[in-house]
Amino acid sequence: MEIKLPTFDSVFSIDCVIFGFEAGELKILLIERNEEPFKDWLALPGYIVEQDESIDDAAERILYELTGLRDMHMQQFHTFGEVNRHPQGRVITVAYYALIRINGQKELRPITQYARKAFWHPVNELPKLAFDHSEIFKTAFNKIRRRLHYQPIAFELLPEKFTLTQLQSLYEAVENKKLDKRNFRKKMLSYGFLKELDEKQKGVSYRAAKLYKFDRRKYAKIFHNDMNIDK
Amino acid sequence: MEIKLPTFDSVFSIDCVIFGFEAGELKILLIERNEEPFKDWLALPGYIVEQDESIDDAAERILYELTGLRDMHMQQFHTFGEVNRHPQGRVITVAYYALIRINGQKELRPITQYARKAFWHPVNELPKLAFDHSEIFKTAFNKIRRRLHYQPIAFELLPEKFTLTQLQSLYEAVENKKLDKRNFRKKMLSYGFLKELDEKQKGVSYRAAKLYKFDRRKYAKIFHNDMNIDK
DNA sequence: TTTAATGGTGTAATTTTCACACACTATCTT
DNA sequence: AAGATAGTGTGTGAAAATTACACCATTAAA
Repeated sequence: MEIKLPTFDSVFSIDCVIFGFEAGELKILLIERNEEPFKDWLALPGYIVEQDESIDDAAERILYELTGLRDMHMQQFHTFGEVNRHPQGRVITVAYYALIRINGQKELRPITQYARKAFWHPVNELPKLAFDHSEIFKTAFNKIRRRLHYQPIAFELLPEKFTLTQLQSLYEAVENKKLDKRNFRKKMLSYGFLKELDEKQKGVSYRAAKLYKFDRRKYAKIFHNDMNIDK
Repeated sequence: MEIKLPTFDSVFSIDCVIFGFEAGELKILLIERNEEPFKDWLALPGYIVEQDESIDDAAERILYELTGLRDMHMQQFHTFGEVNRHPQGRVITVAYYALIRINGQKELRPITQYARKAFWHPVNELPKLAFDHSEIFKTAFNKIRRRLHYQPIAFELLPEKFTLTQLQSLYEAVENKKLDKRNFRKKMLSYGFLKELDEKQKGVSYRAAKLYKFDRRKYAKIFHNDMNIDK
C-alpha cells in the first residue's frame, strides 16, 4: 500500500551530526525515525526551522526535542540544497556538528514522537541513513578531521579531566593511525595549555595515569586572535 | 514618504563574494541596488533561489544575472539565518565565494534591472553594505585567508601565466605583511607544481621576469587525497 | 610473588624554517 | 652612449621543529 504524503513548498531544515568519544571509538548520535518518509530508518537528528527562530536557535531546539540533549555548542558546517534531496518537496538543510562528552550525559530520550529513540553509533560501519544523511555525515567527518589540527576541539570530546593516553587515542581514532607516545606527549605539553592536576586516574588495574585539564584561558592567550594558521 | 513593500514567508537566497586581484590589491565585486529595500545601496550580488534549481546552480545563475559573469567556480562557505536579517520577511541566505582573474574579464553588465551596475572595489575601505553583507564579506575574507595556506586558490586569482613576484604580492596582500623574497621563491618552487615557461614578461621597463604556470596535474599528484578534503 | 597492562621518560639525527645582501639586466632618460 | 631606475634572481649558516627509537616504573589481580 502506498502512503499519500502532503507536499510543501520551500522549507528550511536543520540536521545535526553530534560526535562523541567512548571506549576509544568515535561515535555519532542517530535517531530511529517514527514518521514518513523514511519511517523506521536511521537518520541524523534533524527537523524543520520555525519562522521566528534563527537557524542557530533552531539547531539547539531540534536536537533537544529529538534526543533530550541541551546547550550543545554547535557549529554550522555546510548547507545541502539539491532539488530532490527530500521526497516530499523542496527542503534545504543547514547542517551542524557538535562534539560532546558521552559520559556524564543523561540518558537519551526523544521528547517528540518523530523519533522513536536516539542512540550512539560508531562512525565505522555506519548503516545507510535516511535522505542524504550519509553524505552529510561524511562532510562533517572530513571537517572535524581537519579541524582537529588547528582548533582545540579534542577537549570537547574528552571528560574534563583526562589522561594523555586518552587524548592520544582520540587523535589516533580520528586520524586512523598510530602515533608515537613520546613525541605526542612532548608536543602536546609544549603547547602549554594543558594543566597538570594533582589527581590520578582511579579504579584501573594498572599504574594510574596523571590527569590533565585543558586550560581554555591559556589557550586563548597563546593563540590569541589567530589560531595557528598552517599547523 | 514611506514605501509599502510586499512581505513574504520563508525564502532562500544566495549571496556571492567574488574576489579578484588587480594592481597588487585584493578586490571584491559589488553591485548598486536598483530595488527596495536598500535601493541605491551597495551590496554583494545576491538574489532568491528558484524552486527547481539546486543552490549551487542558483549561485551561478544569480551571479550571471547581476554581473554578466559566467561559469564561475563558486564555493559555499556559510549560511546566514538570523530572523531579522532581511526587513521584508524571513530570508535565509547561503553565501558563496569565488576567486577569479579580473583581467581578461569582459565588461561587467547586469542583465536584470535589480542591479544598476556592477564593479570591483578594493577590500580595504569597503563602505557599509546593504543587509548584513558587511558581515558576510568579513566571514568570506577570513575563510579565504586561511584557505590560501592549504588550497591552491592563489592561482585562480592570477593570470594563467604569472611571475613569482606577482604570486608573492598576492600572498602579501591577503596576509597583509611583507614576505622574504628568497624564502618565498625557494618554498614555492620546492613544492614542484609550478611550471617554468620559456616566456618572459613583456612591456616592462626593467629586467623582464620569467613566467610560470600552475600545473594542476602535478599538484593533484603531489597532494593526492589530501588536497580537496572539504571541497 | 609473579604476571599483565599501561605509565612515563631523553637523546641524537634529520628536516624545515628563517634571517640576511648584493650583483644582474632591461628599459628609459638625457 | 652613459647613467639612472626598478625589479629580477640567487646561497649559506643558524635555529627550531620533527622524527625515530627502548626500557624501567607502577598498580592490581591472579
